[in-house]
Amino acid sequence: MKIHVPDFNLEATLDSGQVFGFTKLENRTYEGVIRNALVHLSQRDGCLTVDVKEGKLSEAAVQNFFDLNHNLSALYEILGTDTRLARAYQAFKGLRIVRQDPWEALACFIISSNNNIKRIQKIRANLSRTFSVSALAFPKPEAIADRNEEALRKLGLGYRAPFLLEAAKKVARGQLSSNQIQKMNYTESKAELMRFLGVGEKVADCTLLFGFQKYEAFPVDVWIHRVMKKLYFRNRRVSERKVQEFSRKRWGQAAGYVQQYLYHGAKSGIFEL
DNA sequence: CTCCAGGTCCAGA
DNA sequence: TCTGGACATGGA
Repeated sequence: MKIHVPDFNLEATLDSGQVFGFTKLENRTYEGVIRNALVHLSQRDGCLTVDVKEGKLSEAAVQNFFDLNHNLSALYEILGTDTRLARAYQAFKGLRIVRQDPWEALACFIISSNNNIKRIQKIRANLSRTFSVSALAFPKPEAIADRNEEALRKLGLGYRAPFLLEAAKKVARGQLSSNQIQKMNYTESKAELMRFLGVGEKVADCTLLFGFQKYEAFPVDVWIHRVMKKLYFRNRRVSERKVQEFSRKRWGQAAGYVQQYLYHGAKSGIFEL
C-alpha cells in the first residue's frame, strides 16, 4: 500500500516517545502493529509505503492511526511565529500524534513512570510476547488481568506490577469505558484516569493525549519541564504545575501538539539544554 | 558505588 | 497546596 502524504514525518512521529511498539529495522523501515495488522513502514518524501505482513488494514485505518487528516496549519502558525519554537518546526514539520489504542496508551504510560524509553519498550515487548495472541500486538486487558503480580514482575515491571494489574482488571471489568472517557471533557476525564493507582497528572495527560485525542492535554515530564523552564521562565525555578497552567493557557487546543514538538526537540538536543 | 530514567505516592510542614 | 524521600530495575 502506498499513500500520498504531503505533510507527514514518519521518523519524527515514531521516534518521539509517544509509541513504544515500533522498532527500526534496516534502511529506515519500521516494524510494528497498526489496528492488529503487522506492518513494515517506510517513507520517501511525500510517499508512505505500508507493507502489510499479517492481517488486514485499510488505507483509511492508516490515515486514522497517523492522524493524517488533521489540518496542522493552526499548529504551524504557533510554531512558526514563536522564535523559541521555530527550530522544532524546521526540524520536525510533519510530526503527528498517533491515535493509539486507549488501553495500550494507559498501560504503557503506567509503565513509563520513573523509567527510561529503552526499558519501556523492552517491558512492552515482554508483555506482548508473553500475553498476546500475536507477537507484537499489545495484549488485551483480560490477558493481563488473569495473571498475578509475580508474573508481571518477572517481565521487569518492578513496583509498577500491581499498578498495571489493577488497571487491567478495572479495564477488563469495563470500569474504564473508552466511550465514557471520550464523552467527558478534559478535566473530568483526567480526574477519572487519576483514580487509577500509579496514574498521576503526567500519565493521565499522556493517556488523554495519545489515547483519547484530548489535544489540550500538556504532559509535563522532566524534559518538558527543563525546556519550558529555559525557553519561557528564564531558567528560574518553576513548578510542573505552573508550567502546565502556563502552557495550556498559552496554546489551548494546540498544547498537546506543541508539547510533542518540544519533547522531541529537547531530547534531540536542538534546544541546547 | 552512585546516578538517572516521559513519576507517583505518602507523610509532614 | 507544596516539598522531600522511597520506590524496582538495569544501563552508564
